[in-house]
Amino acid sequence: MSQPTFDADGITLEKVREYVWEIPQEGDMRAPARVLASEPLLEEIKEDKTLEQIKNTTHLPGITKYAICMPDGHQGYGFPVGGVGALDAEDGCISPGSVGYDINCGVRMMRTNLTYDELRGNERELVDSLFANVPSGLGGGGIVESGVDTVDEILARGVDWALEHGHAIESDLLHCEDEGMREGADPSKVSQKAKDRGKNQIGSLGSGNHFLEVQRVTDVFDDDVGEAFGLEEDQIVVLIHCGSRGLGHQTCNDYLRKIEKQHKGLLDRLPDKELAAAPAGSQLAEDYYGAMNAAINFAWVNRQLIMHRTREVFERVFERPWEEMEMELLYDVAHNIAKKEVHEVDGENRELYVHRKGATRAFPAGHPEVPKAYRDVGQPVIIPGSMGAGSYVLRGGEQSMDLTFGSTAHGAGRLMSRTQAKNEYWGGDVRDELEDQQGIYVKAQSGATVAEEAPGVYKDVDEVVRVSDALGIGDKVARTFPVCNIKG
DNA sequence: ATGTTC
Repeated sequence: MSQPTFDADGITLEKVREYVWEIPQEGDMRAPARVLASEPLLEEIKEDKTLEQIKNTTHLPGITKYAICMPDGHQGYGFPVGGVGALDAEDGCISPGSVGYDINCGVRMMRTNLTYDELRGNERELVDSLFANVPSGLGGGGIVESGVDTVDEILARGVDWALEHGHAIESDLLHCEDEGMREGADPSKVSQKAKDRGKNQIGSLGSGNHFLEVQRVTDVFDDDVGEAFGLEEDQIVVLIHCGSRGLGHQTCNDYLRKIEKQHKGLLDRLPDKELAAAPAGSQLAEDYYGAMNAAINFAWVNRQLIMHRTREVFERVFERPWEEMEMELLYDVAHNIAKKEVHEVDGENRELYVHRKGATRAFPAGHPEVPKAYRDVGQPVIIPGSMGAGSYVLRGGEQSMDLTFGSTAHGAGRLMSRTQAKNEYWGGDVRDELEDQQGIYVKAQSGATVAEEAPGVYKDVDEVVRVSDALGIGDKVARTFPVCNIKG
């Protein structure tokens, strides 16, 4: 008896087991592709170029085991958003196109000890004060504006720079991947132009889907892990979603241009030029890795400065020291990176460039890279939903190392393009509806951005998380619901 | 995502 299949306009997926679908290797594919999704999600995923794109990624040299599309997968630049590709770090490649333009776009969650009842009535003042004090939108400056010397230090030292300059406390570093400082960052590989773009954007949200949201915890599904994460029902938390701004964008652009010149042979063999890659071991691969790691540090500092500024805003609104409100970083996760990691493949340990594009590292309990505070339960995974839907906190699941190179989904995933969204929605109406019907206060620089980010343009985050939990790659810990949101 | 069109 043959396995059930799913036909998606020319691409046939074979069901491996519940929520695991495979596009078999054929032609020039170097490995199969896997899609981790329920059938309702697959019906949405097949509507754009996601499946074609995940198939294309299997042409990258050194692709190991299989390319993976997460349940929130959607069409991206070359590599699908919600994609994981592990490429051999010795004889494979690193792909700037696959990491994408927003290097270390990611989210962090900060706890407070405030309850929703204590916050009630202050929503308007809070959202206005956050909006006034956290730079957002295109242009608009940063919390720190300085010369490229400062940018160089940030690129090299990450959050350690923020600690020295009074924008962080020690425990912030301990609750960030790599303690907020990526090894192998090489500021000299980041162009002057990228640094110039970044120097006035240190501590700024940016635009698009980036936001700062005050939320309340509505559910804790796992009491033990919830306790380890310091989460309980009705508690107020803050979620910050942003990336490396113009600096990361320029860095991606710079290296795509270099690949066109220096590795055209490899580029021409790829089915999609947007997957542009540099061969492992080449000078350009090393240079990109140094530059990308530096941009990762920049994004961490960006989120750190915004978080620290948020503490100061809460101090003014609630008239007490932020320490008293126990405003501590839960964790910071990167959604767009490549990282050298050692994974067991067919009983052998191999060094791989794990590309996670719109995907989150989800290391399980016991993994040495999980911070000590969470080592017994697994790393926190933060999954933002849309403005109207709220978000999830998961923990890295036991199956993640076997199934997904220690990864899970990163969000709800878009259902329609930004252009389409602006045709369907009007920003002012979306904002009014969120406030009147759900009591969610939204303040944005641009109405167009609100339309582009209307709750209806996103997949059902509940379904995405249900699949992650069922597969055991990221387990449900808590759910949050928006109180107020600022964006670009 | 993005000095929103190299």
